[in-house]
Amino acid sequence: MAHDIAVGPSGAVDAADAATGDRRPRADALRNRDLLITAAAAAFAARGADVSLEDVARGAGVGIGTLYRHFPTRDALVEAVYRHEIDVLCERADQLLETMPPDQALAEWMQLFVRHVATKRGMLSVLKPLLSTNPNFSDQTRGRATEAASKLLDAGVAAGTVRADVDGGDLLRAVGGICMTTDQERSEASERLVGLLFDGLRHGAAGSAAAIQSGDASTFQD
Amino acid sequence: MAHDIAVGPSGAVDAADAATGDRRPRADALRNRDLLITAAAAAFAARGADVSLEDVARGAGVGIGTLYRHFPTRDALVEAVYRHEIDVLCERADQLLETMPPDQALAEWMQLFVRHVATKRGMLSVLKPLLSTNPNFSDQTRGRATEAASKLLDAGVAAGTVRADVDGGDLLRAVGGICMTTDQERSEASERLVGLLFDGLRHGAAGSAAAIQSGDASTFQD
DNA sequence: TTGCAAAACGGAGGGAGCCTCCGTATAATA
DNA sequence: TATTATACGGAGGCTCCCTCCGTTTTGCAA
Repeated sequence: MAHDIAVGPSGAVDAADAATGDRRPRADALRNRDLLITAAAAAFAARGADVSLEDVARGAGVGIGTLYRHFPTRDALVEAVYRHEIDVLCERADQLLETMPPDQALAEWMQLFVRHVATKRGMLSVLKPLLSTNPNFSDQTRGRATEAASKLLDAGVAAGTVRADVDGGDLLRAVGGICMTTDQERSEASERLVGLLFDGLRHGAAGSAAAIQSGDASTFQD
Repeated sequence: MAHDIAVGPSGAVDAADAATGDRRPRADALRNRDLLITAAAAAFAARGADVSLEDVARGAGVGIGTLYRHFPTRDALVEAVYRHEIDVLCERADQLLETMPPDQALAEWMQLFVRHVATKRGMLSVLKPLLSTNPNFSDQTRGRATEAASKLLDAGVAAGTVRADVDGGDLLRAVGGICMTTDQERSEASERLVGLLFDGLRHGAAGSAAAIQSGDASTFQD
Protein backbone atom coordinates (compact mmCIF):
# COMPACT_ATOMS: atom_id res chain seq x y z
CA MET A 1 0.00 0.00 0.00
CA ALA A 2 2.72 2.45 0.84
CA HIS A 3 5.23 1.57 -1.82
CA ASP A 4 5.21 5.03 -3.28
CA ILE A 5 6.61 6.35 -0.02
CA ALA A 6 9.84 4.55 -0.64
CA VAL A 7 12.45 6.22 -2.75
CA GLY A 8 11.34 6.33 -6.35
CA PRO A 9 13.01 4.52 -9.22
CA SER A 10 16.72 5.23 -9.20
CA GLY A 11 16.41 7.31 -12.34
CA ALA A 12 14.19 9.78 -10.51
CA VAL A 13 16.62 10.23 -7.63
CA ASP A 14 17.58 13.88 -7.59
CA ALA A 15 20.68 15.77 -6.50
CA ALA A 16 19.65 15.80 -2.86
CA ASP A 17 19.47 12.04 -2.83
CA ALA A 18 22.89 11.73 -4.37
CA ALA A 19 24.30 14.18 -1.87
CA THR A 20 23.01 12.25 1.14
CA GLY A 21 24.26 9.04 -0.40
CA ASP A 22 20.74 7.55 -0.55
CA ARG A 23 20.32 4.43 -2.54
CA ARG A 24 17.58 1.98 -3.25
CA PRO A 25 16.66 0.05 -0.08
CA ARG A 26 17.12 -3.64 0.07
CA ALA A 27 14.18 -5.89 -0.76
CA ASP A 28 13.89 -7.28 2.74
CA ALA A 29 13.87 -3.78 4.17
CA LEU A 30 10.97 -2.80 1.96
CA ARG A 31 9.08 -5.94 2.80
CA ASN A 32 9.55 -5.51 6.52
CA ARG A 33 8.47 -1.92 6.34
CA ASP A 34 5.18 -2.97 4.79
CA LEU A 35 4.75 -5.78 7.29
CA LEU A 36 5.25 -3.31 10.10
CA ILE A 37 2.75 -0.81 8.78
CA THR A 38 0.15 -3.50 8.30
CA ALA A 39 0.72 -4.96 11.73
CA ALA A 40 0.66 -1.52 13.31
CA ALA A 41 -2.62 -0.60 11.66
CA ALA A 42 -4.18 -3.81 12.89
CA ALA A 43 -2.76 -3.46 16.38
CA PHE A 44 -3.82 0.18 16.75
CA ALA A 45 -7.30 -0.54 15.49
CA ALA A 46 -7.71 -3.55 17.72
CA ARG A 47 -6.07 -2.45 20.91
CA GLY A 48 -5.84 1.32 20.74
CA ALA A 49 -3.07 3.76 21.39
CA ASP A 50 -1.24 1.88 24.06
CA VAL A 51 -0.08 -1.18 22.21
CA SER A 52 3.51 -1.83 23.00
CA LEU A 53 5.81 -1.49 20.05
CA GLU A 54 7.21 -4.84 21.02
CA ASP A 55 3.79 -6.31 20.26
CA VAL A 56 3.66 -4.58 16.91
CA ALA A 57 7.04 -5.97 15.98
CA ARG A 58 5.98 -9.41 17.08
CA GLY A 59 2.81 -9.07 15.04
CA ALA A 60 4.85 -8.20 11.99
CA GLY A 61 7.17 -11.10 12.63
CA VAL A 62 10.25 -8.91 12.93
CA GLY A 63 12.51 -7.94 15.77
CA ILE A 64 12.08 -4.82 17.83
CA GLY A 65 15.33 -3.50 16.43
CA THR A 66 13.91 -3.64 12.94
CA LEU A 67 10.87 -1.70 13.98
CA TYR A 68 12.99 1.04 15.48
CA ARG A 69 15.24 1.23 12.46
CA HIS A 70 12.29 1.83 10.19
CA PHE A 71 10.36 4.04 12.55
CA PRO A 72 12.65 5.76 15.02
CA THR A 73 9.71 7.05 17.02
CA ARG A 74 6.22 5.84 17.72
CA ASP A 75 4.93 8.90 15.92
CA ALA A 76 6.74 7.98 12.76
CA LEU A 77 4.96 4.66 12.72
CA VAL A 78 1.57 6.17 13.37
CA GLU A 79 2.11 8.70 10.66
CA ALA A 80 2.88 6.03 8.10
CA VAL A 81 -0.43 4.37 8.84
CA TYR A 82 -2.21 7.71 8.96
CA ARG A 83 -0.97 8.72 5.55
CA HIS A 84 -2.95 6.07 3.81
CA GLU A 85 -6.19 7.18 5.41
CA ILE A 86 -5.62 10.72 4.23
CA ASP A 87 -4.98 9.56 0.71
CA VAL A 88 -8.43 8.04 0.58
CA LEU A 89 -10.09 11.27 1.67
CA CYS A 90 -8.18 13.36 -0.82
CA GLU A 91 -9.23 11.19 -3.67
CA ARG A 92 -12.84 11.48 -2.64
CA ALA A 93 -12.67 15.26 -2.70
CA ASP A 94 -11.86 15.20 -6.38
CA GLN A 95 -14.58 12.71 -7.13
CA LEU A 96 -17.15 14.76 -5.29
CA LEU A 97 -16.23 17.94 -7.12
CA GLU A 98 -16.79 16.17 -10.39
CA THR A 99 -20.23 14.93 -9.56
CA MET A 100 -21.99 17.75 -7.74
CA PRO A 101 -22.06 21.52 -7.16
CA PRO A 102 -19.12 22.83 -5.11
CA ASP A 103 -21.00 23.71 -1.94
CA GLN A 104 -22.74 20.39 -1.92
CA ALA A 105 -19.42 18.65 -2.53
CA LEU A 106 -17.93 20.55 0.36
CA ALA A 107 -20.79 19.62 2.67
CA GLU A 108 -20.57 16.03 1.56
CA TRP A 109 -16.81 15.90 2.06
CA MET A 110 -17.04 17.35 5.54
CA GLN A 111 -19.56 14.71 6.48
CA LEU A 112 -17.46 12.06 4.80
CA PHE A 113 -14.54 13.17 6.86
CA VAL A 114 -16.47 12.72 10.07
CA ARG A 115 -17.76 9.33 9.13
CA HIS A 116 -14.39 8.18 7.93
CA VAL A 117 -12.80 9.17 11.18
CA ALA A 118 -15.59 7.58 13.18
CA THR A 119 -15.01 4.29 11.42
CA LYS A 120 -11.38 4.12 12.38
CA ARG A 121 -12.16 3.87 16.02
CA GLY A 122 -8.96 2.26 17.18
CA MET A 123 -6.76 4.29 14.93
CA LEU A 124 -8.44 7.40 16.18
CA SER A 125 -7.38 6.86 19.73
CA VAL A 126 -3.85 6.77 18.45
CA LEU A 127 -4.10 9.77 16.21
CA LYS A 128 -6.00 12.06 18.51
CA PRO A 129 -3.31 12.66 21.08
CA LEU A 130 -0.72 12.91 18.40
CA LEU A 131 -2.58 15.31 16.17
CA SER A 132 -3.56 17.50 19.04
CA THR A 133 -0.25 17.49 20.82
CA ASN A 134 2.24 17.71 18.04
CA PRO A 135 1.55 20.63 15.72
CA ASN A 136 4.34 19.53 13.43
CA PHE A 137 2.98 16.08 13.00
CA SER A 138 2.84 15.24 9.40
CA ASP A 139 3.10 18.64 7.85
CA GLN A 140 3.38 16.93 4.57
CA THR A 141 0.40 14.65 4.96
CA ARG A 142 -1.68 17.33 6.54
CA GLY A 143 -0.68 19.55 3.66
CA ARG A 144 -2.30 17.14 1.24
CA ALA A 145 -5.54 17.20 3.18
CA THR A 146 -5.42 20.96 3.42
CA GLU A 147 -5.02 21.11 -0.30
CA ALA A 148 -8.13 19.01 -0.78
CA ALA A 149 -10.09 21.21 1.62
CA SER A 150 -8.87 24.34 -0.13
CA LYS A 151 -9.87 22.99 -3.49
CA LEU A 152 -13.40 22.42 -2.27
CA LEU A 153 -13.57 25.82 -0.62
CA ASP A 154 -12.22 27.63 -3.65
CA ALA A 155 -14.75 26.01 -5.91
CA GLY A 156 -17.51 27.08 -3.55
CA VAL A 157 -16.21 30.63 -3.36
CA ALA A 158 -15.95 30.83 -7.11
CA ALA A 159 -19.56 29.70 -7.37
CA GLY A 160 -20.56 32.30 -4.78
CA THR A 161 -22.04 29.74 -2.43
CA VAL A 162 -19.29 29.72 0.20
CA ARG A 163 -17.77 32.63 2.07
CA ALA A 164 -14.26 33.61 1.11
CA ASP A 165 -12.58 34.32 4.43
CA VAL A 166 -11.79 30.77 5.52
CA ASP A 167 -8.86 28.78 4.25
CA GLY A 168 -8.38 25.06 3.90
CA GLY A 169 -6.15 24.75 6.91
CA ASP A 170 -8.72 26.41 9.12
CA LEU A 171 -11.48 24.23 7.83
CA LEU A 172 -9.46 21.10 8.38
CA ARG A 173 -8.64 22.08 11.92
CA ALA A 174 -12.23 22.82 12.70
CA VAL A 175 -13.61 19.59 11.30
CA GLY A 176 -10.77 17.58 12.76
CA GLY A 177 -11.26 19.21 16.11
CA ILE A 178 -14.91 18.37 16.16
CA CYS A 179 -14.22 14.75 15.28
CA MET A 180 -11.74 14.55 18.07
CA THR A 181 -14.15 15.46 20.78
CA THR A 182 -16.74 12.89 19.93
CA ASP A 183 -16.62 9.16 20.18
CA GLN A 184 -18.21 6.56 18.00
CA GLU A 185 -21.59 6.54 19.67
CA ARG A 186 -21.73 10.29 19.20
CA SER A 187 -20.64 10.44 15.60
CA GLU A 188 -24.14 11.60 14.83
CA ALA A 189 -23.43 14.59 17.06
CA SER A 190 -20.28 15.29 15.09
CA GLU A 191 -22.23 15.27 11.90
CA ARG A 192 -24.63 17.78 13.34
CA LEU A 193 -21.80 20.03 14.46
CA VAL A 194 -20.06 19.82 11.14
CA GLY A 195 -23.35 20.72 9.51
CA LEU A 196 -23.46 23.71 11.77
CA LEU A 197 -20.00 24.70 10.67
CA PHE A 198 -21.04 24.36 7.09
CA ASP A 199 -23.95 26.67 7.65
CA GLY A 200 -21.42 29.13 8.97
CA LEU A 201 -19.45 28.73 5.79
CA ARG A 202 -22.43 29.57 3.63
CA HIS A 203 -23.41 32.47 5.80
CA GLY A 204 -21.74 35.49 4.28
CA ALA A 205 -21.13 33.95 0.90
CA ALA A 206 -21.53 36.19 -2.12
CA GLY A 207 -24.97 34.76 -2.88
CA SER A 208 -26.00 33.80 0.63
CA ALA A 209 -28.86 36.26 1.12
CA ALA A 210 -30.63 34.80 -1.86
CA ALA A 211 -30.03 31.28 -0.66
CA ILE A 212 -31.35 32.08 2.78
CA GLN A 213 -34.41 33.87 1.54
CA SER A 214 -35.27 31.03 -0.79
CA GLY A 215 -35.70 28.90 2.30
CA ASP A 216 -32.58 26.81 1.74
CA ALA A 217 -31.20 27.68 5.12
CA SER A 218 -30.95 24.38 6.95
CA THR A 219 -28.84 22.10 4.91
CA PHE A 220 -28.54 19.22 7.31
CA GLN A 221 -32.03 18.63 8.48
CA ASP A 222 -32.81 15.46 6.59
CA MET B 1 -14.56 20.21 50.50
CA ALA B 2 -16.06 17.05 51.85
CA HIS B 3 -16.64 18.47 55.29
CA ASP B 4 -20.36 18.41 54.94
CA ILE B 5 -20.09 14.68 54.93
CA ALA B 6 -18.99 14.82 58.52
CA VAL B 7 -21.76 14.14 60.92
CA GLY B 8 -23.55 16.37 63.29
CA PRO B 9 -24.02 15.43 66.95
CA SER B 10 -22.78 11.92 67.48
CA GLY B 11 -26.26 10.68 68.14
CA ALA B 12 -27.27 11.66 64.61
CA VAL B 13 -24.76 9.38 62.89
CA ASP B 14 -26.90 7.22 60.67
CA ALA B 15 -26.37 3.78 59.28
CA ALA B 16 -25.08 5.00 55.90
CA ASP B 17 -22.31 7.07 57.42
CA ALA B 18 -21.31 4.29 59.69
CA ALA B 19 -21.39 1.86 56.79
CA THR B 20 -19.19 3.94 54.47
CA GLY B 21 -17.04 4.98 57.38
CA ASP B 22 -16.83 8.56 56.09
CA ARG B 23 -15.22 11.05 58.35
CA ARG B 24 -13.35 14.28 58.15
CA PRO B 25 -9.96 13.84 56.46
CA ARG B 26 -6.90 14.37 58.53
CA ALA B 27 -5.13 17.70 58.35
CA ASP B 28 -1.96 16.28 56.84
CA ALA B 29 -3.97 14.52 54.16
CA LEU B 30 -5.62 17.78 53.19
CA ARG B 31 -2.34 19.61 53.17
CA ASN B 32 -0.61 17.01 51.04
CA ARG B 33 -3.45 16.97 48.59
CA ASP B 34 -3.05 20.69 48.03
CA LEU B 35 0.70 20.39 47.77
CA LEU B 36 0.31 17.73 45.15
CA ILE B 37 -2.13 19.72 43.06
CA THR B 38 0.10 22.76 43.15
CA ALA B 39 3.19 20.78 42.28
CA ALA B 40 1.37 18.98 39.50
CA ALA B 41 0.09 22.19 37.97
CA ALA B 42 3.60 23.62 37.98
CA ALA B 43 5.15 20.46 36.60
CA PHE B 44 2.59 20.06 33.84
CA ALA B 45 2.89 23.68 32.82
CA ALA B 46 6.65 23.62 32.84
CA ARG B 47 7.43 20.24 31.42
CA GLY B 48 4.32 19.12 29.62
CA ALA B 49 2.33 15.95 29.71
CA ASP B 50 5.13 13.49 30.24
CA VAL B 51 6.37 14.45 33.67
CA SER B 52 6.89 11.38 35.73
CA LEU B 53 4.58 11.16 38.69
CA GLU B 54 7.63 10.45 40.75
CA ASP B 55 8.84 13.94 39.89
CA VAL B 56 5.52 15.45 40.85
CA ALA B 57 5.63 13.73 44.20
CA ARG B 58 9.19 14.89 44.75
CA GLY B 59 8.16 18.42 43.81
CA ALA B 60 5.40 18.31 46.37
CA GLY B 61 7.77 16.95 48.98
CA VAL B 62 5.77 13.77 49.51
CA GLY B 63 6.35 10.14 48.72
CA ILE B 64 5.09 8.45 45.60
CA GLY B 65 2.78 6.36 47.71
CA THR B 66 1.08 9.45 48.97
CA LEU B 67 0.53 10.71 45.47
CA TYR B 68 -1.09 7.44 44.45
CA ARG B 69 -3.30 7.36 47.49
CA HIS B 70 -4.71 10.78 46.70
CA PHE B 71 -4.84 10.33 42.96
CA PRO B 72 -5.05 6.67 42.02
CA THR B 73 -4.51 7.46 38.35
CA ARG B 74 -2.67 10.12 36.45
CA ASP B 75 -5.99 11.28 35.08
CA ALA B 76 -7.35 11.88 38.53
CA LEU B 77 -4.49 14.24 39.23
CA VAL B 78 -4.89 16.09 35.97
CA GLU B 79 -8.57 16.43 36.60
CA ALA B 80 -8.04 18.02 39.96
CA VAL B 81 -5.90 20.69 38.36
CA TYR B 82 -8.29 21.03 35.46
CA ARG B 83 -11.27 21.61 37.67
CA HIS B 84 -10.05 24.94 38.85
CA GLU B 85 -9.68 26.24 35.33
CA ILE B 86 -13.23 25.27 34.52
CA ASP B 87 -14.51 27.04 37.59
CA VAL B 88 -13.10 30.30 36.33
CA LEU B 89 -14.85 29.97 32.99
CA CYS B 90 -18.17 29.11 34.54
CA GLU B 91 -18.11 32.18 36.70
CA ARG B 92 -17.41 34.35 33.71
CA ALA B 93 -20.44 33.01 31.88
CA ASP B 94 -22.71 34.35 34.59
CA GLN B 95 -20.98 37.70 34.66
CA LEU B 96 -21.26 38.07 30.91
CA LEU B 97 -24.97 37.28 30.92
CA GLU B 98 -25.52 40.03 33.43
CA THR B 99 -23.74 42.68 31.45
CA MET B 100 -24.72 42.16 27.83
CA PRO B 101 -27.34 40.69 25.48
CA PRO B 102 -27.36 36.87 25.41
CA ASP B 103 -25.99 36.38 21.92
CA GLN B 104 -23.20 38.81 22.57
CA ALA B 105 -22.47 37.11 25.87
CA LEU B 106 -22.33 33.78 24.10
CA ALA B 107 -19.96 35.09 21.46
CA GLU B 108 -17.81 36.67 24.12
CA TRP B 109 -17.71 33.53 26.20
CA MET B 110 -16.72 31.37 23.26
CA GLN B 111 -13.84 33.71 22.53
CA LEU B 112 -12.95 33.81 26.19
CA PHE B 113 -12.83 30.07 26.21
CA VAL B 114 -10.36 30.02 23.34
CA ARG B 115 -8.12 32.61 24.90
CA HIS B 116 -8.25 30.97 28.27
CA VAL B 117 -7.20 27.67 26.82
CA ALA B 118 -4.46 29.29 24.75
CA THR B 119 -2.96 30.80 27.88
CA LYS B 120 -2.57 27.49 29.65
CA ARG B 121 -0.07 26.21 27.15
CA GLY B 122 1.65 23.62 29.30
CA MET B 123 -1.52 22.43 30.94
CA LEU B 124 -3.06 22.09 27.54
CA SER B 125 -0.60 19.51 26.37
CA VAL B 126 -1.68 17.45 29.33
CA LEU B 127 -5.39 17.98 28.90
CA LYS B 128 -5.63 17.54 25.18
CA PRO B 129 -4.83 13.86 24.97
CA LEU B 130 -6.91 13.20 28.00
CA LEU B 131 -9.97 15.10 26.91
CA SER B 132 -9.85 13.66 23.45
CA THR B 133 -9.11 10.11 24.43
CA ASN B 134 -11.23 9.59 27.48
CA PRO B 135 -14.87 10.43 26.90
CA ASN B 136 -15.64 9.82 30.53
CA PHE B 137 -13.02 12.18 31.77
CA SER B 138 -14.49 14.49 34.28
CA ASP B 139 -18.14 14.01 33.62
CA GLN B 140 -18.76 16.12 36.64
CA THR B 141 -16.43 18.94 35.76
CA ARG B 142 -17.40 18.86 32.15
CA GLY B 143 -20.98 18.88 33.31
CA ARG B 144 -20.43 22.23 34.97
CA ALA B 145 -18.99 23.69 31.81
CA THR B 146 -21.83 22.23 29.79
CA GLU B 147 -24.25 23.84 32.14
CA ALA B 148 -22.63 27.23 31.60
CA ALA B 149 -22.74 26.76 27.84
CA SER B 150 -26.37 25.71 27.99
CA LYS B 151 -27.28 28.72 30.05
CA LEU B 152 -25.79 31.01 27.46
CA LEU B 153 -27.45 29.17 24.61
CA ASP B 154 -30.83 29.13 26.28
CA ALA B 155 -30.72 32.83 26.91
CA GLY B 156 -29.90 33.39 23.26
CA VAL B 157 -32.68 31.11 22.11
CA ALA B 158 -35.16 32.85 24.40
CA ALA B 159 -34.12 36.17 22.90
CA GLY B 160 -34.53 34.74 19.42
CA THR B 161 -30.95 35.47 18.45
CA VAL B 162 -29.56 31.94 18.59
CA ARG B 163 -30.85 28.81 16.90
CA ALA B 164 -32.45 26.24 19.12
CA ASP B 165 -31.14 22.93 17.81
CA VAL B 166 -27.76 22.89 19.50
CA ASP B 167 -27.20 21.91 23.08
CA GLY B 168 -24.52 22.95 25.53
CA GLY B 169 -22.62 19.69 25.29
CA ASP B 170 -22.37 20.00 21.54
CA LEU B 171 -21.22 23.57 21.73
CA LEU B 172 -18.59 22.73 24.28
CA ARG B 173 -17.29 19.89 22.20
CA ALA B 174 -17.08 22.03 19.13
CA VAL B 175 -15.28 24.92 20.78
CA GLY B 176 -13.04 22.58 22.71
CA GLY B 177 -12.23 20.66 19.59
CA ILE B 178 -11.24 23.77 17.75
CA CYS B 179 -8.99 24.85 20.59
CA MET B 180 -7.33 21.50 20.55
CA THR B 181 -6.20 21.66 16.99
CA THR B 182 -4.47 24.97 17.25
CA ASP B 183 -1.38 25.94 19.15
CA GLN B 184 -0.54 29.16 20.88
CA GLU B 185 0.76 31.00 17.84
CA ARG B 186 -2.45 30.16 16.04
CA SER B 187 -4.88 31.14 18.75
CA GLU B 188 -5.95 33.93 16.45
CA ALA B 189 -6.99 31.23 13.99
CA SER B 190 -9.02 29.56 16.71
CA GLU B 191 -10.78 32.79 17.42
CA ARG B 192 -11.69 33.11 13.78
CA LEU B 193 -12.99 29.55 13.67
CA VAL B 194 -15.02 29.99 16.80
CA GLY B 195 -16.44 33.13 15.28
CA LEU B 196 -17.42 31.07 12.32
CA LEU B 197 -19.14 28.61 14.57
CA PHE B 198 -20.99 31.42 16.24
CA ASP B 199 -22.23 32.67 12.90
CA GLY B 200 -23.56 29.18 12.38
CA LEU B 201 -25.36 29.43 15.70
CA ARG B 202 -27.11 32.62 14.72
CA HIS B 203 -28.00 31.32 11.32
CA GLY B 204 -31.42 29.81 11.66
CA ALA B 205 -32.34 31.62 14.87
CA ALA B 206 -35.92 32.71 15.28
CA GLY B 207 -35.04 36.28 14.39
CA SER B 208 -32.09 35.60 12.12
CA ALA B 209 -33.54 36.86 8.86
CA ALA B 210 -34.11 40.25 10.41
CA ALA B 211 -30.66 40.28 11.92
CA ILE B 212 -29.08 39.42 8.63
CA GLN B 213 -31.06 41.92 6.66
CA SER B 214 -30.21 44.67 9.08
CA GLY B 215 -26.61 44.22 8.04
CA ASP B 216 -25.54 42.61 11.29
CA ALA B 217 -24.29 39.51 9.58
CA SER B 218 -20.61 39.39 10.29
CA THR B 219 -20.12 39.48 13.98
CA PHE B 220 -16.41 38.93 14.17
CA GLN B 221 -15.06 41.44 11.72
CA ASP B 222 -13.81 44.11 14.09
C1' DT C 1 -1.65 15.68 79.33
C1' DT C 2 -1.41 11.06 77.93
C1' DG C 3 -2.63 6.92 75.46
C1' DC C 4 -4.52 4.67 71.55
C1' DA C 5 -6.53 3.45 67.26
C1' DA C 6 -7.30 5.01 62.76
C1' DA C 7 -5.47 7.16 59.07
C1' DA C 8 -1.77 8.68 56.37
C1' DC C 9 3.01 8.45 55.04
C1' DG C 10 6.97 6.85 52.22
C1' DG C 11 9.81 4.21 49.50
C1' DA C 12 11.45 -0.47 48.24
C1' DG C 13 10.60 -3.58 44.69
C1' DG C 14 8.42 -6.29 40.93
C1' DG C 15 6.84 -5.61 36.36
C1' DA C 16 6.53 -3.51 31.75
C1' DG C 17 7.82 -0.83 28.00
C1' DC C 18 11.37 2.01 25.70
C1' DC C 19 15.33 2.22 22.98
C1' DT C 20 20.34 1.14 21.92
C1' DC C 21 24.00 -1.59 20.53
C1' DC C 22 26.43 -4.91 18.19
C1' DG C 23 27.22 -9.69 16.60
C1' DT C 24 24.98 -12.29 12.93
C1' DA C 25 22.55 -12.98 8.58
C1' DT C 26 21.47 -11.68 3.92
C1' DA C 27 20.83 -9.22 -0.46
C1' DA C 28 23.22 -6.98 -4.10
C1' DT C 29 27.29 -6.70 -6.92
C1' DA C 30 31.38 -8.04 -9.42
C1' DT D 1 31.32 -17.53 -5.80
C1' DA D 2 33.35 -13.95 -2.96
C1' DT D 3 32.80 -9.62 -1.05
C1' DT D 4 30.70 -5.95 1.24
C1' DA D 5 27.24 -2.78 2.33
C1' DT D 6 22.78 -3.30 4.59
C1' DA D 7 19.56 -5.08 7.37
C1' DC D 8 18.16 -8.14 11.06
C1' DG D 9 17.16 -9.44 15.93
C1' DG D 10 17.03 -9.51 20.67
C1' DA D 11 19.65 -9.03 25.04
C1' DG D 12 20.26 -5.54 28.28
C1' DG D 13 20.19 -1.16 30.64
C1' DC D 14 17.12 2.34 31.84
C1' DT D 15 12.96 4.67 33.41
C1' DC D 16 8.53 4.79 34.85
C1' DC D 17 4.37 2.68 36.81
C1' DC D 18 2.00 1.13 40.72
C1' DT D 19 1.45 -1.88 44.93
C1' DC D 20 2.35 -3.25 49.42
C1' DC D 21 3.34 -2.88 54.08
C1' DG D 22 6.16 -1.34 58.10
C1' DT D 23 6.49 3.25 60.26
C1' DT D 24 4.80 7.74 61.61
C1' DT D 25 1.38 11.10 62.65
C1' DT D 26 -3.04 12.85 63.91
C1' DG D 27 -7.39 13.35 66.23
C1' DC D 28 -10.03 12.01 69.97
C1' DA D 29 -11.19 10.74 74.55
C1' DA D 30 -10.18 9.97 79.25
